[in-house]
Amino acid sequence: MARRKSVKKRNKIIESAAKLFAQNGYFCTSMSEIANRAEMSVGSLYVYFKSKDDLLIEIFKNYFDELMGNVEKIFTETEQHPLDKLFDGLNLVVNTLSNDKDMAKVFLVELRQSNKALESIAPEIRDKYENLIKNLIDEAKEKDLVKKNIDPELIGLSTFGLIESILFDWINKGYTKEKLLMKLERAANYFIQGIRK
Amino acid sequence: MARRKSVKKRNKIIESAAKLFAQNGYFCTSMSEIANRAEMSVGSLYVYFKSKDDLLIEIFKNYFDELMGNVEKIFTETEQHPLDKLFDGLNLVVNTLSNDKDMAKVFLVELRQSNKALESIAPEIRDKYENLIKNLIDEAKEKDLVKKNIDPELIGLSTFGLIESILFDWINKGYTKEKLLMKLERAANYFIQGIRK
Amino acid sequence: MARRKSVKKRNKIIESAAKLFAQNGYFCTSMSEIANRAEMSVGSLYVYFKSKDDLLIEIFKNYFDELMGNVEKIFTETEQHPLDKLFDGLNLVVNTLSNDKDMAKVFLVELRQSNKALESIAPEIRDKYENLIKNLIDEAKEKDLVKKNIDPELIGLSTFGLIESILFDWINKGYTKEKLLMKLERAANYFIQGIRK
Amino acid sequence: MARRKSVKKRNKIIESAAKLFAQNGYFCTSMSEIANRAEMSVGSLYVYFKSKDDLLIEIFKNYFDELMGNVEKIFTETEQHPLDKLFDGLNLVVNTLSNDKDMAKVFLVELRQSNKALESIAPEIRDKYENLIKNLIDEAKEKDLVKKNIDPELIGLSTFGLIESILFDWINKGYTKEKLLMKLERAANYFIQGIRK
DNA sequence: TATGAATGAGGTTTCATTCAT
DNA sequence: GATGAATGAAACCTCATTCAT
Repeated sequence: MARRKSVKKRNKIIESAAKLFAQNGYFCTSMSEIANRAEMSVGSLYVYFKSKDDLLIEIFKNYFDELMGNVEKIFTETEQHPLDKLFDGLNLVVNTLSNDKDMAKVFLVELRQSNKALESIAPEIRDKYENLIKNLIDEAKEKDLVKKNIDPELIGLSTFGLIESILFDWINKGYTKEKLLMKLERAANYFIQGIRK
Repeated sequence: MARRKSVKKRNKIIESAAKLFAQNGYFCTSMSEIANRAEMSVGSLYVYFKSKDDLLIEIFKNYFDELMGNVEKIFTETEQHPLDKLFDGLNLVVNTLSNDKDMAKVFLVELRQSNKALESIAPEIRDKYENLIKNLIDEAKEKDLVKKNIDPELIGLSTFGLIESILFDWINKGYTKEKLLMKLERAANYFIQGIRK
Repeated sequence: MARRKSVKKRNKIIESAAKLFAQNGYFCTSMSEIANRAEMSVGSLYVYFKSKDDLLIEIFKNYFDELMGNVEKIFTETEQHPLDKLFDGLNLVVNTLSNDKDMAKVFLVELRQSNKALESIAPEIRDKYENLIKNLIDEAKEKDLVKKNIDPELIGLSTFGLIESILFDWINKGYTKEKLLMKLERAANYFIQGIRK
Repeated sequence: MARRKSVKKRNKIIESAAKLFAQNGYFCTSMSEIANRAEMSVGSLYVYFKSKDDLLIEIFKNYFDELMGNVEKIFTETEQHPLDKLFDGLNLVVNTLSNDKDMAKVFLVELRQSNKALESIAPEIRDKYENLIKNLIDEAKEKDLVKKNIDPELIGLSTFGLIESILFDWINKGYTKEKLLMKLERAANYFIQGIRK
């Protein structure tokens, strides 16, 4: 029961911090502002997270692990053309982030601000994502479903870039979720057609 | 005539700041560190730039305007298939940035740190670049050289994402310029094939 | 309950700042000098006051409200000839300030230094004081105790000037409290005789 | 001829500085702002004045000496009842300052800001003025035109306070010159009636 | 005489983190 | 666990003054 309360508080901190990081940036958000918004004392933040950097990193891990788990499910547990899986995966990521603009902005922008985070987490995230895709493409190559000279690592890279670019545009221009998803669909189609056999 | 603001000194500041911003990030670089590296006093920085924010912004303007000018030349002054122009343009950008890793990192990462910069400059840069591409694609559509349902704006977005992604990977992993250019070539090819008629 | 903001500490800051403002002037006193004299860290000053300006303003409010409260008591709670009340009020003000030369100097000189303070507080102080006197004179007029053509607002102004001038002279020349009070008595008498019926 | 130009420049500096000191205060006005307004370089300021402090002091001397010279003329060169001379003197001072609100504000407020100025000049000004009045009152006493127990020094003080107070009020509230002079006339009358035999 | 770039000392303020309560 | 006052290091920036031109 005490545990429960504790998780709730931790989540409230994460939520508050994500909101503020997204709004004002990592360096322009102070611990006391976070405490304020989370309706607790500065001291309490340090009960749950050992530093501001740590707080940022934990925000990601929490969110990202769940997201990637779901993508993995699509990639491994469904029976489809691999390029359709790829399409569905892209959709899932963008769809999920489109429900939480704050988190999206943190992912795209703020993660790059903390040196520690940038160095320790960002590559990890990219690697994990790119690996998932690489495996998918390797599978497609084995089944002879894509052009021969395709470089799987590069596909990972490119799709990552695609997602980032489209989300960043959405964050800046602020159109509807529907338009965002439509843009993604089209862009993904061009790209996938470029590699499909 | 008294001493005039020297271009040399101004450039030394820009160079020093870019190096440090790239190395340690915008917020983790202090004006006094910049002054140190530029071998002048802190006060002198403020003779040439009116704030730290301004310094970051000026770094961009300087570099970016020249780069974009060259891309524009390719797009408007050469006679080629528009998609080949697009290819050459991508190559020019990556090629140029690959010669100055510091500047590349500043472009990709640090620009997003300063709120002022992010809000005032980043969109401007994106817009300018995306517009160049949009015009190119429009031209290609008129000449019936690309698939019919192509969305020019989206192509702009996607190529921007492509460049960012590949450069970011390079910055993180640190391979040779040659490998970087090779990766770009391949990725660009997939993409362009996806839209070419 | 954690440590609460201590009134003692706040007062120590006020005392130290008043001393230094009086000695060296508002602009020539640094926050770190104040912290030094108050035997605490610079950061602590900002726990109690949100800026240097604010510190100056708070010094006044504290001191002035009490002083004016006492003057008001004389004016409203005693039964005397209104001009005698006026005389007693002048005496109280000068008497009180004569016990704290630092505060007197801050009142007369430093208040005018901070733009914020000058614009927001100084007029408020003057208005409050001049109003008290205005009411007193109005009362005296009703009772037909002063000359007919007396302008109450002007009396307020003039007595304020009288007090300022005499205190300023004392601060500059540094004679004894007794002499100061004697001067005030005489000057006040000339003035009051000028308006008494 | 060269001399002429030089005086003109010096005056332009004084004028500019007075304006800015009055507008923003002594400490909040920078030498480069003064140079700006005077349409010359910072270096030039230092050709004519040896420091910022010195500039403030010189502003006064210039203005004040002329003003006091005129008051002295009234006091010594005209044949009137001494209290009428006093009245005329007060009028002259206020009248003159009312034509140059900037200078008035500098006199009343900014003079107190520079330590050097406050310590060296302010007392000198007060002394000079108070002495003029003292002599006048002494003369009046000899001729048995004022009450017996009048303290000449105190009259000096009081009239100085009167002027300051009324000018300060005018500066803050900003009414017309006519109203200002009317207020002075009345206030001076009360006061003079208090001491006239 | 006139200039204005250069300086460096010093100012105010912020803030992540600690720790006594 | 929870609090928030206390800290001190460091940040950005200003500015009177100097001096080479």
